Amino acid sequence: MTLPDDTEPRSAGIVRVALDTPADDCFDYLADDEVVPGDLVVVPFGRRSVVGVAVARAAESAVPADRIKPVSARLDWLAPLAQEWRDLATFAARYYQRCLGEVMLPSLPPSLREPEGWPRLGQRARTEAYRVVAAHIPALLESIPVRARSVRALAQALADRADDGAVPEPMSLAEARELCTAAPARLVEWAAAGWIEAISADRTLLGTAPSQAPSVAPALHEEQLAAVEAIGAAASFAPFLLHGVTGSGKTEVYLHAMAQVLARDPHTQVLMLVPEINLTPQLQSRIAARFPNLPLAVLHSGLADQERSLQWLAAHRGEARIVLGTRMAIMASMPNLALIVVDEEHDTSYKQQEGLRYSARDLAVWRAKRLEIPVVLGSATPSMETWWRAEQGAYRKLVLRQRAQAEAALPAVRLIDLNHERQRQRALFEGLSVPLLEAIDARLARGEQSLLFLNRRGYAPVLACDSCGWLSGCPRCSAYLVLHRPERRLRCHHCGLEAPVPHHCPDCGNMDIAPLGRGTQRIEEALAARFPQARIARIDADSTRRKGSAQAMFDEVHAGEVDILVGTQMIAKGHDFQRVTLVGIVHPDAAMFSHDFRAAEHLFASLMQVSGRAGRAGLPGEVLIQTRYPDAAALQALVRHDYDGFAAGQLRERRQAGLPPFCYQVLLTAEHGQLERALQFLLAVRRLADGNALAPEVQLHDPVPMSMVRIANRERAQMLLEASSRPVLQRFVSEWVQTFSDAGADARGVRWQLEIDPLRI
DNA sequence: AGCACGCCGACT
DNA sequence: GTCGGCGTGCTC
Repeated sequence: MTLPDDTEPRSAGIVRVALDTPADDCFDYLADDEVVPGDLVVVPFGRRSVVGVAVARAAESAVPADRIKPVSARLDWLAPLAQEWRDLATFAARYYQRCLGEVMLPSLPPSLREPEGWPRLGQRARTEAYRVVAAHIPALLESIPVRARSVRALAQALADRADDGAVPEPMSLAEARELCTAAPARLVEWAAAGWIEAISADRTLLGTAPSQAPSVAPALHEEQLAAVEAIGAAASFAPFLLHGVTGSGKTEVYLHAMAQVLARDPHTQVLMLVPEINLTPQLQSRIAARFPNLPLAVLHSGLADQERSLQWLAAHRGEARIVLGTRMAIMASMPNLALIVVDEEHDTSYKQQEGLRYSARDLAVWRAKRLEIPVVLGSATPSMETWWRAEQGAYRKLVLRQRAQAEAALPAVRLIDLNHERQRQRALFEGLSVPLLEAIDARLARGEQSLLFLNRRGYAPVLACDSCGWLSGCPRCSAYLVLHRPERRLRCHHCGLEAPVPHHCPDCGNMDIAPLGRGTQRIEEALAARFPQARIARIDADSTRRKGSAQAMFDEVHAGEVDILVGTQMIAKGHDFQRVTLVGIVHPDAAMFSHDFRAAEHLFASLMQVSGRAGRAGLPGEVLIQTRYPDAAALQALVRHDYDGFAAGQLRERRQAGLPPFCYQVLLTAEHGQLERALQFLLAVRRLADGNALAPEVQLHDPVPMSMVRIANRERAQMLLEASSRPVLQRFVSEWVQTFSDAGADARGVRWQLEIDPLRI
């Protein structure tokens, strides 16, 4: 860190700095020529001292000279963030209607975005470097004629440095690499002097032949080969949709495509995005096993601050050749990025639902275009947006029709018509039908596993009074308090309110209050009663609250210590359960009543995904779906394993109704203690649009209360904007937001938020 | 967004 | 007489 001394800066000039504030894109400061675009700087801001990103140099400023303050410090041990990275952030800021710094700073690791974090991180980074280098020196020197004594001395010297934290002149790994190759004997000297600065050792160089055999890549089938070849042949921007059912070997295609790109030269980096944190450990070990010589960095919000910072640094310095992460990783700084993979591209967790509401998948495509590199979007059930682009030829479609293991056939999907069950006077047992119970019985008899999917946690979604009709409503939300029986609590899943379970009706005193409906806890209890000999596990957000417990539970299932697994969405993703031959879908019908036009798409995707858990390893799989709506398009398509037909139907409906992907949407939401005030605000800002030249091309719908109107005593309303052209909508919105954020509608006490390309309406 | 300043109620 | 409520305004 350089601190300006009392003398004049060498060559004072203006530097524009992006700060994490909605006030403005950039703030001007004085700085000498050392500060270049992409540098991280500490600047005085009001009474505070904050970290910012230098984005441009300028000769003069529109701000009066006496108000311009000098930059306090520059992070001198970090290479500036590349133009490409700044372009990505700039695009995201424009597109999502935010200030530049609001995009840039939150995407940096925590210890870099606060001035206090800098010294500690710098220290940690170096310490880490010495440890890693020390650990790798013996292997490195195996191939170089150096006396054993020196090797030991070198490792010792480095280990000592790691502890005393001395900070020598830095040397990049590339420089060190060159010097080592040129004069191996001098390596000892340099390394011992602490000149090799590496956060994670570049094992391609430092580690020679790894002692363990690299895991062997399985042979690819024809379709996989064709896909890998197509991706490998792409020399510029090339968006691919890799469409393949679960088990068709999409991951193998990713790994082979990555291998090709990584083999191109010793610097190329690849970025792989996955939807959820609990997918990363499995995939991480698979990647690490496949590329034992290539440093891998992992980025997700579950990492501790320092760890995350070190991983980020490894990516930023080009040392990590592979970066695996969740949506946040799309903003990772990667100087040699050459391929982006977005696994399960349809997954809604790529869309950030708070703060900057970006879509990591959409940014991935933009970034690939900017860098002129290929991007692979993979899914068994692509989003309608992606599918439509592939249909139009904007994305190249790569299809995997067959399952990777030839003997693993697609599971047989059957609907259990609950109307029919009722006609036959076969009662449900706690929401479980006779055919489903019999199917579980058969699995137990054969020593196979069953998996029951119910996307509703808790014991029952509401508690009801038999005599007066009282329901356990949340006092702060327009939602019911959910009964959590093992915990003996009522909980609101929206605001977090907790209450004890009442023994009698709070309205009429009646003792007969009963849980209505069923969640995973109740299904678990019912299964325990019906199958007393079975080992039952439940995996949902409640049962896995403690850190690491989810992994432990999944391990139990993998180890065959569980006969029946009940769970929510959590069990649908990523896990290859080898002995699961039955998937039961307890209650998909809630989605049938949704007003969201994407409900069918999401239902199909999630049922397809959970169905894919059945019969992965040679054993034939079966999927049973209980429903009162057996004619629903999503269910019928599922029975036929017919994504293409389902998608065609959806697109037809969307086109007729003028919905995405045939139009573009922006949602403005407003909240206030009183609904009326929120609605008034929306009406007022709608009137402000009248003067806008682009307004005729944009449809501004009526403000309406949101379907979940009240959360934590805040009432919410929304207004939908639609246009057939994305640039038109974009331009309109940015002008319009200007008019109502500074001219100001009556916004007192109203909190508003813009969502571009909203997922749920 | 922070973090100030600023002007009105219940406390030692 | 002060601590503190959050309304309004600024940050290069």
